[in-house]
Amino acid sequence: MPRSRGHLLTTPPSEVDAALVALGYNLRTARVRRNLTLVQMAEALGVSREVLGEAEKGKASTSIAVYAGLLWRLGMIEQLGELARPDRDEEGQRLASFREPKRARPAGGPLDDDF
Amino acid sequence: MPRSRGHLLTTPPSEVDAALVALGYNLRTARVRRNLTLVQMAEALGVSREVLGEAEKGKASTSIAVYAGLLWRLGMIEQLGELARPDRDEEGQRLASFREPKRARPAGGPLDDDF
DNA sequence: AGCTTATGTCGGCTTAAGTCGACACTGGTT
DNA sequence: AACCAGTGTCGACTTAAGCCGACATAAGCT
Repeated sequence: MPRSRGHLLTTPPSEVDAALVALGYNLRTARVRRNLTLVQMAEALGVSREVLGEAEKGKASTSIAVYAGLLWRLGMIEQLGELARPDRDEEGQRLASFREPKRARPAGGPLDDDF
Repeated sequence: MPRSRGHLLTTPPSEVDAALVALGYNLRTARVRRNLTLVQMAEALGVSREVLGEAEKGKASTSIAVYAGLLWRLGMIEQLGELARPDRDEEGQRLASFREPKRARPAGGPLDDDF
């Protein structure tokens, strides 16, 4: 992976970390409620039970496939595709009312981003 | 990573793949609307611009940190922690009305899961 | 309490994720 | 239509993600 510089993957912003921990907790809760063991999950998804345990702890460097697989087995995979939906992105819609390109514009005015 | 067996990470279920592609598209749309380039994103997050491009295409084996980082920079990180929330998990709540353990139960009746 | 099973952890191993530099392509601007 | 900048892709390299087997601990059932 990275050549050893530690940023996003090693020490994510606290908000990111918090969100991942929350997600992991939610996944674990949903799994336990359904009375599924990590081993059963691992078999169903074709991954080792260790990575599932790590995902439920919110490990940031775990591939999204693992998280998505859990959501899938739990019958919640649609929720993933709802994330960041353009039609719910108010900030984005405001900006899109001006221009809606396929790329970020090369140069131009000082109108760059939020905050 | 895996010893070469191809399941979740290499060829995820189509629903998982679809959800990831949708997510990637949403992320790209939000980024472009904000007029941010991949390079700017990469600098802000401390990752290479390649992985960001791959994430926007919905690559399953990319770490969730990358996806989460994008959400974070776009001001949508909270949405991640909302995924699979127990209080919105109707199926889970139904089951939890019977028992709410910390682990899946060892043995017991043939009552295992949904469908 | 005792038994059973789920989950945590450790170490070694293999493979691929992520980085970096360079070049090609493509879309937006003037 | 020419130019410039954003994005796609390739190849080589470094590092760690995920696997596996085994053992330790903790939680649930009787």
